[in-house]
Amino acid sequence: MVAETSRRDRHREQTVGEIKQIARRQLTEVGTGGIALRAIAREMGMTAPGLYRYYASLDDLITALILDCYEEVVTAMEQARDALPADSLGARLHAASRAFRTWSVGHPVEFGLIFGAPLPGYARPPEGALEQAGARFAGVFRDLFVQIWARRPFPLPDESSIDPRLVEQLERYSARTGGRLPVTAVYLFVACWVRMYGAVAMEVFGRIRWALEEGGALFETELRQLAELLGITEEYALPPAPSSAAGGA
Amino acid sequence: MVAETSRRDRHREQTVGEIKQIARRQLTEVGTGGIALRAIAREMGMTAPGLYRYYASLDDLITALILDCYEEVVTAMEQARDALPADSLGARLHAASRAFRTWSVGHPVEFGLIFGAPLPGYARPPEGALEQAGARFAGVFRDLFVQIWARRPFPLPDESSIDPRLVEQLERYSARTGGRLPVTAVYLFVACWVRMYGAVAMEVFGRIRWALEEGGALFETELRQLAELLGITEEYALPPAPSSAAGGA
DNA sequence: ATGCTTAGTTATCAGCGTTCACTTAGTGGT
DNA sequence: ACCACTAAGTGAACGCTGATAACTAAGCAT
Repeated sequence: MVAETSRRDRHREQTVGEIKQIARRQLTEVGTGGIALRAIAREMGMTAPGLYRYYASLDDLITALILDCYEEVVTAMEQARDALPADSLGARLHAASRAFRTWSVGHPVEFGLIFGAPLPGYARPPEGALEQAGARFAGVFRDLFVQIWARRPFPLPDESSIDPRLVEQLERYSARTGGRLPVTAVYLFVACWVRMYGAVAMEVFGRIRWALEEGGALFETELRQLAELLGITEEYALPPAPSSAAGGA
Repeated sequence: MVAETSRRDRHREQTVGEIKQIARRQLTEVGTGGIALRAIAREMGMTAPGLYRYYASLDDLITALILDCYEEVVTAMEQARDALPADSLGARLHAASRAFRTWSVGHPVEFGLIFGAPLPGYARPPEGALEQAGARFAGVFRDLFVQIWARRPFPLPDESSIDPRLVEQLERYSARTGGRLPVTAVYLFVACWVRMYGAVAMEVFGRIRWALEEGGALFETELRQLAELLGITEEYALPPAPSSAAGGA
């Protein structure tokens, strides 16, 4: 066993990459329903049953694509975060948030895959791989949130203003994830995420066009409000480049 | 021309109703991708091409379903609103909001149809019928918002806290719809809707389950916060029935 | 060189939206 | 009452989809 990767293994990895690459391209071109085994195989110069050597079913391939998308958006957020000094926590949170929106707007179909309505015939795998990827995504925001709180606690809402049932659920969630924050801070975290999700999802799904031509300005305004809640407005600054010029491959 | 509806016309209307009814049932059972002309025809004891006498294409039928869903949710909201005294504006807004969430949670697939990611192969009709239905939906919230403002103006955010580009867009939107509110109030309206949309969409799409078991308590807490913004907290009251027992056919 | 594993093929099945040619049933005019 | 017209519905066909079974060819280790 000199090399773990034989000639055949390397060829296999390359084929898997080609499948996912073509699948991603067709996904963005045709939309969520455009992931078709036969179309992928055709473009690869293969026949459809051959793909079953690499994925047990279409759902398995979709799961792989979703995991890749998680990886992409998380990487984009982490890179944006790490491009700033480690002690500029507020700026880091802003950068990660903007990276989240930029990726989402640039990849609307993939965003729907991760954060939208469940796919028509798709059945989530029971292994928990998707949950793990989701937790990693949430972790980027949560870690920054916790660090900002640890550095300089911000004012928290009164617990009496939170529905008692929600307090219970939040306490369970908090206990599940280590629980170093007061429950009202956990509430604030969830509430902030809901607001950011709402702004981005509405824009990406095109559900805000009845009022606005574009979503970037709304997002920035929302981000500024969230910054106020967390006491990091002094680290708020307009994004380095106009939102439409960002993004990439 | 004694009767506008001949025997054949009545039969046709009945058939259209049966088509939509079966389509709705299959939609809720199988999901968004479950709208299949052949399956509908089979259940009706017909063949698929026969359905083309009633809808020019599958997309046309989907459009009809979406319009029906708009009608349903708007009716639910209006009924909840009108069940309360006309001068209890805050209570009316709360009732309409809760009706919106109740319908959405009870009809997750239909919610995705209206407010989620665009359907895979579906092409929106260019006539503007969907836009009109959407405008009617937004009108329920907007009218209540305007009335509440007219009765007792609530504190508005400073215009300097809003992105100038957003102010421009909001002013255009405001002018388009009559424009009797200051632009900062229009912003508040949009921001409130984004927050409510976020909370409901996350719950309906199951994207909050990593933290919470259920979404009703979060929604109530969010609703209470929005009530504070609009100065109608004294009209806030817990919903008449537990949120899980509501809903219906 | 032999034997096992993997990659990929063809053939086939059931289901999908859509079109075309055709039959049947209902409607209005004379 | 009859005739012409229209709408409703059928059956066959085309090309697309995911999936399975049986089979061939290539890679690899012993």
